[in-house]
Amino acid sequence: MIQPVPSRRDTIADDLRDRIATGRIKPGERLPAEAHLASEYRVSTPTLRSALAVLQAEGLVEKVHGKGNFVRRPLQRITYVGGGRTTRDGQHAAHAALSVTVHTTRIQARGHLATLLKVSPTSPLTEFLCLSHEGERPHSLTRIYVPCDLVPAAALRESLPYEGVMTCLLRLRPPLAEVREKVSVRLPTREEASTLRISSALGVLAITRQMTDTGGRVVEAALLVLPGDRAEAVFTTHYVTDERTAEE
Amino acid sequence: MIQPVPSRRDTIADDLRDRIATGRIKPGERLPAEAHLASEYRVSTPTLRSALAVLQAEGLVEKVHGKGNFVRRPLQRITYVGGGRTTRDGQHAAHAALSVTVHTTRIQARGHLATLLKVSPTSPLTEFLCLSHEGERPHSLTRIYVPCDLVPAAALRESLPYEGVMTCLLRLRPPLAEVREKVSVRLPTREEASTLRISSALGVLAITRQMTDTGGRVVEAALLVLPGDRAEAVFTTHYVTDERTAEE
DNA sequence: CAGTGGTCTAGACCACGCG
DNA sequence: GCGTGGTCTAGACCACTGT
Repeated sequence: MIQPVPSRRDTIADDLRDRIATGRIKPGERLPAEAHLASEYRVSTPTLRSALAVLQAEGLVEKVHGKGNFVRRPLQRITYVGGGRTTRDGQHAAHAALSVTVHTTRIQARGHLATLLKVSPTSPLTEFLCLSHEGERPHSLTRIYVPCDLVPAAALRESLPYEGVMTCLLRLRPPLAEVREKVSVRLPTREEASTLRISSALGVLAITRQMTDTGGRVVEAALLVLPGDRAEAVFTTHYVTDERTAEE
Repeated sequence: MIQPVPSRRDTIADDLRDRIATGRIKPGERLPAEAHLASEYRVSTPTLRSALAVLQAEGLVEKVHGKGNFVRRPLQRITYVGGGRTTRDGQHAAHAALSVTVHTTRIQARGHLATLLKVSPTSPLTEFLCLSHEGERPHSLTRIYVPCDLVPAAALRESLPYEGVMTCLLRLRPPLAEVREKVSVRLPTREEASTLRISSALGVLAITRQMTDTGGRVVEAALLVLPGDRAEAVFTTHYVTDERTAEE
């Protein structure tokens, strides 16, 4: 492992991290203004801001435009549970109150979406755009795509609450044979960054989920976007037999 | 979804992305120098660099210090296959030649590691630090931790090639009952960034893997770091019965 | 050596939140 | 209006790569 020279950014980030860890700045508290910190560390504001970006990416600090930088209270992590066992709230372990708003649209499959759902382009789909909030804070963004014939008419009424829509979907869905989830890191799009109120410079956890029924048909595809500074995805695989008997 | 004003960074990133997509700049080719692009777009170099960071995070462009920015050839993605079915090369689908170097160390469990392996602190562990290269390019970093009594003496000889070590480990390992993988995004540490030759401003995919045998003992814990601009993790869950019968 | 990207400066100006 | 963070400028200087 190579040991590079610590940059000013890293030095400042380390020092601030220590101030938080030792309780000199407490959870929920506001940090001194960026201009103040910059003069304290005798660096320019861009440099100080890049140090804050490190702590932000670690989930230690949260920036709020116009208000300041705040030490995040712990245990506000978002956990996505993989395996598609439950579809409640796109698999978030909802400890606090989560409110979800859904926008339902009929669209045509095209490009990547057609591939994912294994349908021909222009084939009709229903898109559920789910935005969940934890109190005031945006939490996650989920786009669920389902072939139209698997969507009951009742679910299309926009007035239905989120739970109702999902229950409808689950009832109509054939038994699943396989759930396939791809996890990657990318920067948020402009829309995602401002919708989720996250920095457009910080990565998001992007999860693509594909659910296939026993007939080999893709009954649902979902694109999830979780803020990278507080999200993690957990996947558990159980073995009933020796793992070396499995195919590869 | 909120529609913000596109920043200069986004405008430039969009334009460059288009130049790559339409083949005006071809895979493998070098982009014009940053100073040149900056004057072309009439922005300052930091602004131009932040636009390049977007493309870099998308995996379209690769920066090489002292040489330039290059359009990445496609299909150089790193795929981590979850579920722990195979331990060959830490689950990378190795299309090109992958060379892996291993450093074996005996350490004591402490802190997070003791929790992960469910052993008491100071309990002896063997660390396998695996750095894999794809040709000249660093590829991924894996730290595997195994309780010492599960490691055959032969595996500790540093002269053993990577394959030999892993085969030894697999032979001694009891049948697995569960593999649990946590995926998250974080910034690389200074060491990781320079070892993997990635920007310290771009997120990495961090995977924590915990393997438990049928007796409930954790037989292996692994920390994987994959460059966020190239990597994705795939998890596949198969159902033999209806998914709604499964426990939560 | 020349050319490239990497880090940093010391500001300017704009957008947001709150009184 | 004032204080906050967000974006951007027009450079300087250092580090890496190749000749």
